[in-house]
Amino acid sequence: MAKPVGIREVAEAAGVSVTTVSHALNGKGRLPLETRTRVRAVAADLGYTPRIAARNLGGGRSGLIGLFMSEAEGLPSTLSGNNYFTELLGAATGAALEHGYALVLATAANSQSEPWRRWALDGAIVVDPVRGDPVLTALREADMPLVTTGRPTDGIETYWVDNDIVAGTRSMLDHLARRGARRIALIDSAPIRSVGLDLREAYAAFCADTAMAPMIAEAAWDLSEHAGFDAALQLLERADPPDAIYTSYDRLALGVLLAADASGLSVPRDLLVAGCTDSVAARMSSPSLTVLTLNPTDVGTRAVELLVALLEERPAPEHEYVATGIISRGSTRRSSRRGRNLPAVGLAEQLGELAAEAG
Amino acid sequence: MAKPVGIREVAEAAGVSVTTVSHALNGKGRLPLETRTRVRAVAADLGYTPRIAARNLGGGRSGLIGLFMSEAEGLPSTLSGNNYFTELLGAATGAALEHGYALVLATAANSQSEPWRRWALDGAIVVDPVRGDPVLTALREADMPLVTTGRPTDGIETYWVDNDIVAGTRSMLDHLARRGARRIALIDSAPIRSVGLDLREAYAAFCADTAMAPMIAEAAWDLSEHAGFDAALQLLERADPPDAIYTSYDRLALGVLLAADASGLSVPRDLLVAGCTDSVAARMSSPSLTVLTLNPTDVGTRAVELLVALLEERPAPEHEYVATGIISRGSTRRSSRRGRNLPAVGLAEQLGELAAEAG
DNA sequence: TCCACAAGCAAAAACGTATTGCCTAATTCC
DNA sequence: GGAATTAGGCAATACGTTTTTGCTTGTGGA
Repeated sequence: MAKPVGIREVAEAAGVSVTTVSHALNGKGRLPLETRTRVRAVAADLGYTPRIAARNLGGGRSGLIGLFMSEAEGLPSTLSGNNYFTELLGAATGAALEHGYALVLATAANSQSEPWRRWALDGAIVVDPVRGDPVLTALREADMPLVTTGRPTDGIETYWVDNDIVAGTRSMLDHLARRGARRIALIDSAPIRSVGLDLREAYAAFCADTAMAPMIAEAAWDLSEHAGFDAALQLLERADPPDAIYTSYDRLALGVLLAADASGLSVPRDLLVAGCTDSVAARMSSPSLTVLTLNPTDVGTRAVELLVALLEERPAPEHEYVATGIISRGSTRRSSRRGRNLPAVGLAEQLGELAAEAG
Repeated sequence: MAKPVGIREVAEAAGVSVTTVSHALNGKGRLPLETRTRVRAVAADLGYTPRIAARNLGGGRSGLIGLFMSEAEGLPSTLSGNNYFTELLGAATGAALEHGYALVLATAANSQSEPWRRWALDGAIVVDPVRGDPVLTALREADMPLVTTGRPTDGIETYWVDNDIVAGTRSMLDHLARRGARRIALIDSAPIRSVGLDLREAYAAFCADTAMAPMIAEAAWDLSEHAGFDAALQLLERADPPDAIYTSYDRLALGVLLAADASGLSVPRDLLVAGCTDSVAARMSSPSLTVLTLNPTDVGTRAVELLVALLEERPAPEHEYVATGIISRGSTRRSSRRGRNLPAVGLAEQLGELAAEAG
């Protein structure tokens, strides 16, 4: 067990003082370039890594970014079965490490213990904050540098990275209309995040523009297939049922597919279905599901980079939008001649998409 | 901006020295119970939270646990579309916070920077280490308390939490045999993790026991539906095609479903299909997919608790097994009378399962 | 020639906690 | 009743880095 190499060892090896080493490595002080490079070389040679804990003690940076999953009371874990969040998390982790930071995971459930206190986080990312999220206000009060994905809905001003949900929703509704839909219904849960509010806003605007009567069914908060199923049945049993359903989450849309099946309706012949957020399940359902992807990878990366820029006091945009995109699949395909849903069609498409991904 | 309350403030408020406060809060030293409780009350009253960085400086614990996703060269992120890992991660996060630790995410990609150095991690969890994983050996050399999920395959001795893959696989193969399968093929990628080795071992044993000729197709490492599709076609084009296929990952099995479709085979009438690890996609495919669930939630929780026990020097089992379970769904359902795959059957089942989950 | 100033570096303080050793008073043991 | 022990608590110190202060040497201008 060799003694871990600290700044002292570097100083000794380079024949200078610890001060000089610190200055050389951090670009502070007034040192001739020669000394700077020499010290750096020695440090690298010895495999020196500053201990963040020590640096942090003196008021410096901890190199830790908290990633908070905002959760509402009684909701299941954001993470569970949530492809959007998973992708976002993976991208954020990579981006953080790339900039010399590490991601610390935290949930609202344990926010009472105030992790930012214990671990002296440099900054925090709150993913899709729900209305009245105590974590968000607590972080704000603690003056924690803060970036949210999705906008806070409480009038709290933060830096954020968001999708242009209004535009994206509009494009999806247009997509459905182009495919022949005349009565498009919306399924979502009670809006407690900015994404939900934007969705309703866009839907209302679309209805106004096209003189279409709004049809909204509210899904249970757990956002499961079950919730989508129930909400869809509610819509399909109306006297004037919709001919297309758009949902705010892909798992809801998968439930809609089941409900259509149960109601003896064929998708896409009798009913067009589309969801928001992409996932393996959306690709593999039958028929495969047309979705509005929110590009969670980009959202996660941009959020981290925005926060890091903030921390390092580089100029950064207060707000940033990430593009959405429509992935058109079987559930909104124009009906085939034979009027039935050909599995083979879905198959070819699925494999085509997979190949495109691989390539 | 009030001055953050430190141990000094608590000491002053309680009318004792900082030493006494430290001892009272950490259960060290010799103090009468009365003093202990009083100091604790004062600390709680002031909202005191020890700063981990400072504690860590004196050789104490950082309260940070590294969670490393072991990845092989050229493989896509473990996280992407991987329900197993996602569930594990969520559970691990919660368990860690419950014990006063926080999870730090790290990937193999950036392991060169040796995060455990920078952030002084107390311990690490490596998820399903691949053979020759440099992270694992580096952590081992740094004497980092270590728990892996799945066993290391390099002869490295660590604490681990694992599924009994051998027994689980056997039960699944039995399940398929009971459903009438006589020629069960296996699809997996080249075994670079303990789970793969166990799977092959169990398969080989099953073949020996039942005098069944082994049929193994190797899938591409990306473990996508595409990989499963290719491997399945390879099997189905044989002169003696299998009547059941078991895959080492659910997304591979989803690819098998597509391949069966493309080959004009009906699942489960002509071919039984089962996968390993559960997911939303497995539940929502058509037919829904029978899987061997590895209960990732338990694996994650147990791994954290084992590591925490290690760190706190409580007695802990070196190795621990988490139960697997067969979730029987449409893809291994005994063919219905009418000999075709009724969507309604899959539907009822899916919703039943969802209801059971909700209840 | 002397002073002001810059450059280069060393010494020391500060950060907040845990730990070690020591001191006093109280108790127990002969 | 004296000595030994124990309980209770405090002061001092260590941890590794950054930052502040200050010292020395050299250099230019007055």
